[in-house]
Amino acid sequence: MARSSTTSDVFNAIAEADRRAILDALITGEKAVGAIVDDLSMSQPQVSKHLHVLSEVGLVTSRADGRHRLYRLEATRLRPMNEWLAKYEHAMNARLDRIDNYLRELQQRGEPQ
Amino acid sequence: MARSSTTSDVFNAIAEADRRAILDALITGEKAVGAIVDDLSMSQPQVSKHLHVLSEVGLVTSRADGRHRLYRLEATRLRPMNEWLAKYEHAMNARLDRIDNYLRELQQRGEPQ
DNA sequence: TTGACATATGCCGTTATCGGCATATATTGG
DNA sequence: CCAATATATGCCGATAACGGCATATGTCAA
Repeated sequence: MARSSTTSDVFNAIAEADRRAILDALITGEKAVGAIVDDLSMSQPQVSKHLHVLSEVGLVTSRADGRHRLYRLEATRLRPMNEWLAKYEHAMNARLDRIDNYLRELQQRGEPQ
Repeated sequence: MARSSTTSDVFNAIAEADRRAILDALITGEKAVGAIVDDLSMSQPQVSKHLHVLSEVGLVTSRADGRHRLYRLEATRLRPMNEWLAKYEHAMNARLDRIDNYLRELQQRGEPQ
C-alpha cells in the first residue's frame, strides 16, 4: 500500500506545496482558474487537477461564471488540522512560556515597590 | 514526478495518519520504540521507519537508553504549519465571528434600557 | 453556426510511498 | 563470549501521485 490517497483527508491534500500555494492565492477571494494559473505560473491542467483534489476534500468550492469557473476557499475545512495542532500548542510554545513566566516574575518583583 | 518527498518538509511527514498517531503518543513524554509499538499496535519495523521519517524533518529526536532508544517530540518543528494555518484563522472563524457580532449587537441593544 | 476562449480529462512515464518479511546491528546480562 | 532483547535496514510488490501533453467539454460572441 502506498501513501493514503491524497483525496481522502485534508492533511494529504495540503501536503503538496503547490496546493497550499493555490489556497493562499484564494485567501483574497474567489478566483478563476486562469487567474490562478497566471498568479502562480503553473500549467492550466496542473492547476485544474490540484483544484479537483482540493475540491474533493472540500477545501474549495466552485461556481460557474460565464465561461469562467470561480473557485472559493472553504477555510472551515482546515479545522481538523487546527484542532490536531492545538494539542501541540503548549509544547510548541514551551520556550516562549518560560520567557513569559520570567517576565511576569520580574514584573511582580517590581510592583511592590 | 511524484509528490515531493515525505522527508523534505513537515507537511508531508504529517500527511500520514500513523505518523500523526506516533506524535500524539509522544505528547506525554519520551517513549521507547517498543512502547509505541504496544500503544499503537503497529509493527516494529513500521514504527521504526515512521520514526526515521519524523526524525529527518526534526519532529522527533532520540537518545540511547541502554538497549532502548527513547524518542522525544520536538513540537517546535510544527511552527511552520501553525504559521501557515494562522493565515486562515480569520476565514476559518468567519461564521463564529458573525454569531459573535450578533450577540454583541443584542447585548448593546439591551444595555440602554 | 462557427470559432475563440476557459476549463476539465485521459493517458503515459517516472518516481516515491508504504507495509511485510527477513535480517543486520547494537546492547545487556549471565 | 553467548544468548536474548531492542531497534534499524534492506529488499520486494503493489499502489498511486505528479507533470506533460493532447484532447474533450463547455460557453460565449459575432
